[in-house]
Amino acid sequence: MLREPIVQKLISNNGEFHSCNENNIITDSQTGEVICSNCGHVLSERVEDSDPEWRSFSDDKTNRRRTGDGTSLAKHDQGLSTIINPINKDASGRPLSASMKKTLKQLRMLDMRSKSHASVDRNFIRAFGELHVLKDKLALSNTIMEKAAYIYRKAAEKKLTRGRTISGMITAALYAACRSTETPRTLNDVSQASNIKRKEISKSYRLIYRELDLKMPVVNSIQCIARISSRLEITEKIKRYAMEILKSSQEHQRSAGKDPTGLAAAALYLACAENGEARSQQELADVANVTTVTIRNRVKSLKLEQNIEL
DNA sequence: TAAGATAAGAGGGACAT
DNA sequence: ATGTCAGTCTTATCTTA
Repeated sequence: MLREPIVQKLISNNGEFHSCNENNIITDSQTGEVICSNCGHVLSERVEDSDPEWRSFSDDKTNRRRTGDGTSLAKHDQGLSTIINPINKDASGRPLSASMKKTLKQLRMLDMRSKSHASVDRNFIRAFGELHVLKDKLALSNTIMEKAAYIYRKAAEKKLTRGRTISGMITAALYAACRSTETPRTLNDVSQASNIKRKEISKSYRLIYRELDLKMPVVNSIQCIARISSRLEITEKIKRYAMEILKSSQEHQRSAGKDPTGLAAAALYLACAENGEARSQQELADVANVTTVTIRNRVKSLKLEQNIEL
């Protein structure tokens, strides 16, 4: 399939032009996201095109589709179902005998019933139905949805869904998919969208994470700086300064076990204050999704270990 | 109004039983 | 499997500059 050059596509994607040098734009081969390697700005998610081709390969111009729908893990049968041809003709076009017609009718009925009546399939149908709803509510890409469906299938395979609600598990799978692709959706986000308690999702998520041996990218507080500051228009100089603070903090092993977002927010708070562009704790707390108390606590310990006087 | 202090409560990891 | 413990983060309220 022919595609537009990727750079052109991503810049026009959300209508805004990104100021990063194009030389810095890289594609994360794992997540499919197109990001700026300099500042971490996510420019676009590459969306796999699974729609049918739109070119005609026959003389019949009214039917331009030569394929069915694309395959998808997020369909209970992966979009690859087959049905027995409903026309009662044999291969050479002659009508079938009455007895053969009757046999075929029975076969068709059995075939239809078996498709959605296997309990695993029924489970998938419900789960993926909810998945599509969630995908819309959370504005997620098809790539993520496919990943969530894959994780859910694996979980079902391992019988992890036993004794747990379908909604809870598919939500947890979706959250896991977000985590593994570094798509910023919090437990609170998915909890709100799915009307399932945060606690239940997080329990199921950890179960999935453990049992399936999922490799989650380690959230690095230094990466968080880019994400937070991009929403606050913080200068490059201050960003660098905040990164320095975090680096030395990591070297001293003081940052283990702390929420990386809170840590990054605190470092930025200090960096801003020291460079005469003070931001309020509330401002930082809002964009970083932590509380001012957390920022204060991190600031306090950062100050102690860095000997920063303000 | 922003920043700091304090307390109560939740959730999860480590460890022992 | 279950309980305890220390440490973290959140929510809420009050005080301070």
